[in-house]
Amino acid sequence: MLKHERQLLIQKLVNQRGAASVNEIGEALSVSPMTVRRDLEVLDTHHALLRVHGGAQSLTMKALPELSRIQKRNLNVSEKDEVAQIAASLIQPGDIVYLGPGTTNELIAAHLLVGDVRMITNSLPVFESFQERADQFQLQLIGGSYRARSGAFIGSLANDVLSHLRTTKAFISVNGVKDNAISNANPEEGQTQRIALDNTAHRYVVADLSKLNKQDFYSFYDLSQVDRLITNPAINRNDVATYSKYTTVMTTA
Amino acid sequence: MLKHERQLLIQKLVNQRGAASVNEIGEALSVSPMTVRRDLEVLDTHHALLRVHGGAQSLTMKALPELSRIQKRNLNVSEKDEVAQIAASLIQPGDIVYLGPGTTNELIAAHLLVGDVRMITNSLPVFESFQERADQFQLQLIGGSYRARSGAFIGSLANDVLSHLRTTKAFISVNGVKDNAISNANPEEGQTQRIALDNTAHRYVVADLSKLNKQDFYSFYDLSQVDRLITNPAINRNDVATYSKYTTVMTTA
DNA sequence: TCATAAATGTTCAACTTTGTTCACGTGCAC
DNA sequence: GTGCACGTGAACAAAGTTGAACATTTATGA
Repeated sequence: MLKHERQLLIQKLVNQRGAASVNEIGEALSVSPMTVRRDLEVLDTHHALLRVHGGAQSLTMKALPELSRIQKRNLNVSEKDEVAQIAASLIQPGDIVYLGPGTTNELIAAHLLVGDVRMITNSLPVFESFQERADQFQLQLIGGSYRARSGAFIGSLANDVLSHLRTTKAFISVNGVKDNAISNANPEEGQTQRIALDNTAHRYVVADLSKLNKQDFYSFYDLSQVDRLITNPAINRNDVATYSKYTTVMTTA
Repeated sequence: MLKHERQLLIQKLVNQRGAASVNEIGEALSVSPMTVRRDLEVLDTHHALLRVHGGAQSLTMKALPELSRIQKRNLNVSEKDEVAQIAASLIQPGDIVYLGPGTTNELIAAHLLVGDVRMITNSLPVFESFQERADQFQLQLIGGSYRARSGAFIGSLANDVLSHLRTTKAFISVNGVKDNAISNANPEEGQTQRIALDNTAHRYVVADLSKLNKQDFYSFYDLSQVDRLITNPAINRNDVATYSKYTTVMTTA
């Protein structure tokens, strides 16, 4: 058997079984463990598999996402994380969901338990947060010009595409909620957000408590048009009460 | 038996079996191993098969396992780099450039010296290769459904957007160039490539030498419609000469 | 923490494959 | 016939591949 041929067989074997030990491979192909080790080293440098102590592991099988999610949940549950968890609980099978840019939306992927959901976003970090679970969701990124500060794609290209898409739910993360208006720092990004809100059935504004009663540079939507304002429990509930006249306020409390 | 006749038989044998050793071939054709070696050397320089220690291996795509993007990136790095350098030299200030997915296109950023260029791509790796130089270029990513294997955004969303954009130059990286057709592995990705080619003023096909005379699953464009085929210098120029009747072939030689 | 076993990398010798060189034979032109 | 070009196979030195021995590192459990 040719060396290269043998290496292909090893790669195939490891991919089939997810992982294999050096001795297993050696027996299967009737070569010494030393030869297997040398082959594994070559295959590893070619990124055909992952060399681990005792054998090798397939790179195509992503075996660990569940663990990392549980780990994440047990780790410091921040305020943003609480808000993301509420948002995730609103998503149901069959939904077509738009997620805007923002760190809170990046956390939704970790909390989303249901499948059969179509996710649409114009945020590269949000997109990446879903990527390792690409097999469980239909995932679409809205392209356009890139704004590095927020990781969002904006501009006419993004707006054009968004204006042709109808979603069932849109989650918009904002910098400020004040006087019946929601706002953020960048006009172009705000325009894109507005288009997303205009083309969805259910509008959810996501904002941790620190954003309430703040106003940022560009106001882009009317709070009364929003279905729900999702925020976390107030130590002082006055802020939340202020906004409940415009919309339903959801908190973890 | 004529020498040429025998070499064709060897090529056929290797393609049928995926791989064959020098001794196997020698026995099958009743010639000495030395003769087989000399034949294999000729066939290898003509890219009819791949010479490996102990024998030879078929180059037909079905015989090889599907390679991941990372594996591909490590393949023929210097050759791809040469090709990328030629491509970069064709880009001028004022151009609106489309770069398709492909490891060769990922290398263009590093070689691009001029500014005032608008870059449009549907490939996340290509996009990332330009990101650190975002201040020097206008950079736009075409979104859509994501194909993890190639890092490309495809599907109707991507096609819609692309069909509305007019570029001055498009660089398309392909898996195969054969019989006046260019091809790659994925039909959806091929469709997106075709749209990009349909909407540009200057069409450049980028392919290192290993792609010539290969055919992959999905043919998506006519080579005669292409302005230039960019490849690297052949040790044996026969392959390149074959394609120069359809298009201008550029090499580093 | 330490002891123990398992796995690893290094080195070397045996073996295989390779390329170089040369000799031989065939076919063809003169 | 002679000379020449060419393809072929054999001999041999060089290079590559393999498996075993052994020292080192890593994992695991007491």
